[in-house]
Amino acid sequence: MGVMNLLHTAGTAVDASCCVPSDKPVLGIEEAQRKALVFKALADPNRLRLLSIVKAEDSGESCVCDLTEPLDLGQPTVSHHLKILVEAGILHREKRGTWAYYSLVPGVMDDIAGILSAL
Amino acid sequence: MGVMNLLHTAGTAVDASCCVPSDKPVLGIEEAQRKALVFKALADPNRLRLLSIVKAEDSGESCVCDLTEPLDLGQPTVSHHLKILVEAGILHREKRGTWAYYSLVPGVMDDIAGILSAL
DNA sequence: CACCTATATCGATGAATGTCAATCTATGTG
DNA sequence: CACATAGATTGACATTCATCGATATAGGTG
Repeated sequence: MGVMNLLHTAGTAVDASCCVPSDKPVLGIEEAQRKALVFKALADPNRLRLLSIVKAEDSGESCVCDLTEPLDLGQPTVSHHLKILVEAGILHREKRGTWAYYSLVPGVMDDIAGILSAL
Repeated sequence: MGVMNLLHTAGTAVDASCCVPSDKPVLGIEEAQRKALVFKALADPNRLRLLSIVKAEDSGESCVCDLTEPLDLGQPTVSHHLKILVEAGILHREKRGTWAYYSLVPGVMDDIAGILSAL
């Protein structure tokens, strides 16, 4: 049996002539879904703007009242976006008295960069 | 006028008692939309898996036929995802003969990490 | 030119998502 | 306790999106 026969008829790859598929492990479905959650949280312009405000704050934290006005969105909508960012592990929420303060989870930007590198 | 009065009545912030809003520039709407496009492209499990396959390939590139099977998706769907990744500037497409080869745009992972840092 | 194959595009459909108005909860204050 | 305020939750609605089947395009081969 020659090489051509091996290439064209061996195993299950009858017509695999374009390139040799790698047998390296592919990112698993569940892991892909977990990682996609982080990027889903970043995949909205208003959520990026929220992050930019929190990040620019000298104190490192912002309350909802400071986040609602500059975005020109309703308060429930901002609350919704903040919840998504918290659930993605990007923002931290701390309630003090009547107000809720949001801050970046320490090192989270590096963590996300690491997800990209480790794809 | 005491400190309390200053805090509660000074300027236009009649009821701004939770915290002092930063006057730093917020990420602009258009820029936020542009940056969100990149994360939108990453916000799908199957697209992350596509990237992991392309990234793991020794040659640095994969053809569509090698990408369709491991994801258990139809060929039009894979083509659709690849288009989104190309339009986001993450993948590069090169057609050679009948086949289309996709490869990571050089340095794109660092670029995305830079978007995060510069939010 | 006729045919085959790899890939892209189109149209439809069901699911997920962003937004708002209304309401609920919890904290602070008279 | 009655009331006011900050923020979260709910339900509805319109839009976007992932997927598929069918079809179109383009390159290769006889």
